[in-house]
Amino acid sequence: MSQISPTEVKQRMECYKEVCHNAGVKLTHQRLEIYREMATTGDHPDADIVFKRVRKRLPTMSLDTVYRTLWLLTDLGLITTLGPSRERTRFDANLKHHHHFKCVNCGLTQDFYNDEFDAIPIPDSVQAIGSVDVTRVEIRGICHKCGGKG
Amino acid sequence: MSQISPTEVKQRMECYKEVCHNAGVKLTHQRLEIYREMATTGDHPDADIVFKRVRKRLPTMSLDTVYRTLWLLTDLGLITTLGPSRERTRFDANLKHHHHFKCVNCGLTQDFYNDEFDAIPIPDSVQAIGSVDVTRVEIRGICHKCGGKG
DNA sequence: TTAGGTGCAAATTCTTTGCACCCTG
DNA sequence: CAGGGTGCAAAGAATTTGCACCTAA
Repeated sequence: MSQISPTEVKQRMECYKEVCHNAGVKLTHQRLEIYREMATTGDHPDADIVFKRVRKRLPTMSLDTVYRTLWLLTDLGLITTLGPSRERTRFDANLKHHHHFKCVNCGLTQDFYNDEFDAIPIPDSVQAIGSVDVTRVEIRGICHKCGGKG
Repeated sequence: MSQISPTEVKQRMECYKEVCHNAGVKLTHQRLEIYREMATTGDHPDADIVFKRVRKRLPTMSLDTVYRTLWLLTDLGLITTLGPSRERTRFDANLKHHHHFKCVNCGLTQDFYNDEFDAIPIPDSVQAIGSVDVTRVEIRGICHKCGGKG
């Protein structure tokens, strides 16, 4: 579990408090500890893992508060989700090396091909983590259908 | 919903039959229709959507068969999942522009930074789909911890 | 003070499983 | 014909929600 530097954590906590204040959201003990947990560790836990970790410090914490808070933080833009958020598993029959454009508004995920992307050189920092299998680029944006309206 | 060309579909169906045969997996009517649905449309449906579509042609189809078949096809390498497969939603408190290395074996997802990735030029084919917000690179591979063993 | 937040438990939603019958190879 | 595959229904997980009490602002 990669730890975030104390300086960075402090910065994140400040940012968190400011965003909550601006949004008119109360700074409860529970929320503080949940966000602190997220800000302190660099891994990408699911709700249950956050719950178990925070509970050590706050034994009265309940799982549903963790869920509610995690989605609140997401809505506030303080954290993001890995992969599809609030969606079920989706399947893809395209076995060719391809990349995805994902509309953050409607969820449309469209394949596209690009030789340059396929040929992106792998940086040394990644070699340090493990051996590379596939490189996939995900572009997030707004599709024309959604962009036209709002 | 982007349609796949008939030639490509035919190719995929052939590939499907061959893989099933080699794996000693039976070619049932249900599996054929589920795979055909996946091979024909270029969108990335979830299990329930596949179920509803296939049911129009095969009214006796049941949702649990769709699930079983989708995972079977995934295990056979005929389809893949978008984002985390068989995992819950994970959260990320890192708001800096970063990329992910994901170990396909243990699920470890580690952040890394790379200026070159951040600066990748967006191809025209993507401009045609929509406006770009963020570009994120996901590298899939085996982390050193898993690589050493098996 | 008071509106929003929490904990509990129950409800939902999504996915998996046990079992008897069916069909492919 | 045999063993895997399917449909049904029921179980299991994961996540959300209703409600009464609590607490930050």
